[in-house]
Amino acid sequence: MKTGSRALCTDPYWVGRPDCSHCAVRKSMLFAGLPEADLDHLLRPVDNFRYPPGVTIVRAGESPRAVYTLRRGYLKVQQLQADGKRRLLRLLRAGDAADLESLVDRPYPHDLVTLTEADVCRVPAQTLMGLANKHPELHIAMHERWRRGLEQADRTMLDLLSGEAAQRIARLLCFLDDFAEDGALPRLRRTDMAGLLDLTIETTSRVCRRLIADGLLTESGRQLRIDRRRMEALAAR
Amino acid sequence: MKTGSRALCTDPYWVGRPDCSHCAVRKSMLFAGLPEADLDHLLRPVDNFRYPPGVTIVRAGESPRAVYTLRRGYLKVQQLQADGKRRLLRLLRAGDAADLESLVDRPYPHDLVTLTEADVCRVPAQTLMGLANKHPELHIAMHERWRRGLEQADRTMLDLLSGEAAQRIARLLCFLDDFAEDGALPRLRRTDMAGLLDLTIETTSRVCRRLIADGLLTESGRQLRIDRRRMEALAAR
DNA sequence: CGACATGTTGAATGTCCTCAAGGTCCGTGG
DNA sequence: CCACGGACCTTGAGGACATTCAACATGTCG
Repeated sequence: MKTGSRALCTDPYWVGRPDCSHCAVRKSMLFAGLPEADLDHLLRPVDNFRYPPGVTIVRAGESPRAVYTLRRGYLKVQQLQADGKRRLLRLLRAGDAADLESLVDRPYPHDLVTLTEADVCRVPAQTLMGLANKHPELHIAMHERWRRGLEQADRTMLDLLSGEAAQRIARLLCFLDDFAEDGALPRLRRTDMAGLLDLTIETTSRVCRRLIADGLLTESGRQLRIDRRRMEALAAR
Repeated sequence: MKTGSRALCTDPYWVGRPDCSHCAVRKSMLFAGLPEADLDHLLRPVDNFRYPPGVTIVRAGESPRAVYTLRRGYLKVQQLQADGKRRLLRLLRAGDAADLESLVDRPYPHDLVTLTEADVCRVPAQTLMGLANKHPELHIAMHERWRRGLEQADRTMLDLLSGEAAQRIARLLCFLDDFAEDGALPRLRRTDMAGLLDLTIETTSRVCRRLIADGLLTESGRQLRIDRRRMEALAAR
């Protein structure tokens, strides 16, 4: 095993060097479309980690000089506000990338925290840029990741940060329902809902309780279920 | 003069093909750092426009398949909400780029409207990508434009869309003060302030009036001036 | 000067926040 | 097995704040 970029192998979450050419979700990942021949050799500096829920992967201000891509699970992108409140800026799911700021030599501006168990690959920015200059389609893939981030930021501003509390929560629940293509929508805590919607925990709790009472929402164990039709009607108002 | 991409020359705002190698603000533009030899030949399909305030350059959903770069003035990125309200997502200033979505073949998701008089270049996505594949530094420049957009979206969520009305307005005014490096900070209308901060026009008016009464803000003609120190103190709370 | 967009002001209403007190769930250790 | 602690959630009462609706003022441009 190499040292250098492998210094992290004391990291308890470190899994090893991923086998990118057999990655189960490669089609949705950054390296989709690249010829396999290049992958094995050039992606040697890539590391793979598996984290339990609630682990901070990167802290705001750190410069890991690497892009993280998410193979499985959900991540929270969060930041402390000046007044000390923890705000959630967006959620990442399988196929998304984080810390694209490394590509332009900027420290990561947010905290990156696992929401569920998560399987993450760490690609040094230098590796990525080197590979991209040989394979321009990789640049396109990176532009697409930027676009997704911005799209979600814009949707958050328009849908989740305006309107009344009940509407915001309804929109968030519909969003989570879409967001989890495979049906396993992440069960957010009240704190995280509140942090994403800029509401207090108390208001969030009150509204959720009312949704449950009215049969729009079911919380069983760590599963969420919604009455999609009625929830959308509430979200739309 | 060519036809094809020059079909727009009936556009009253069309100025002509820009002379990129002598662009006064080239250092801050996308093509900073490219060898001049390439520019003249390859940037032939680029068009230059000059718009008065209040002109819609691109409508949400259109696919101009081009990236717009702003040489002078300010642009509003706005969108109609489901409830019919006009919301402002961000402001662009000289050096920024819009419609980067064209790079990944997506229609532009927002309206793009001039706030002040503006000088805009229109670069077909194909031209840009072709050039970028020869000159990887151009990809970096595009990554940087994406980053700026996302950074501003994040700051908007944290600073402009939370807290009390007076704080939001104070933060916006400080932001505008930074934003306009050359001192010519764009004089937003009440409607635009309200649309950016998700407040009503009435609330915005009331708060601004109070700021003026307290001497934190001066509105003279189309100039704004703020008492930076006291405004920051208000913004921080 | 007149017309129309933009900005201002007031009073009443509703929503969300604050503060405070309890409740539930779950893992740990006696 | 049960008691305990801690994290998370729930509920209530009171008050602060932005919104709504309506009327009026100001400014700007022909």
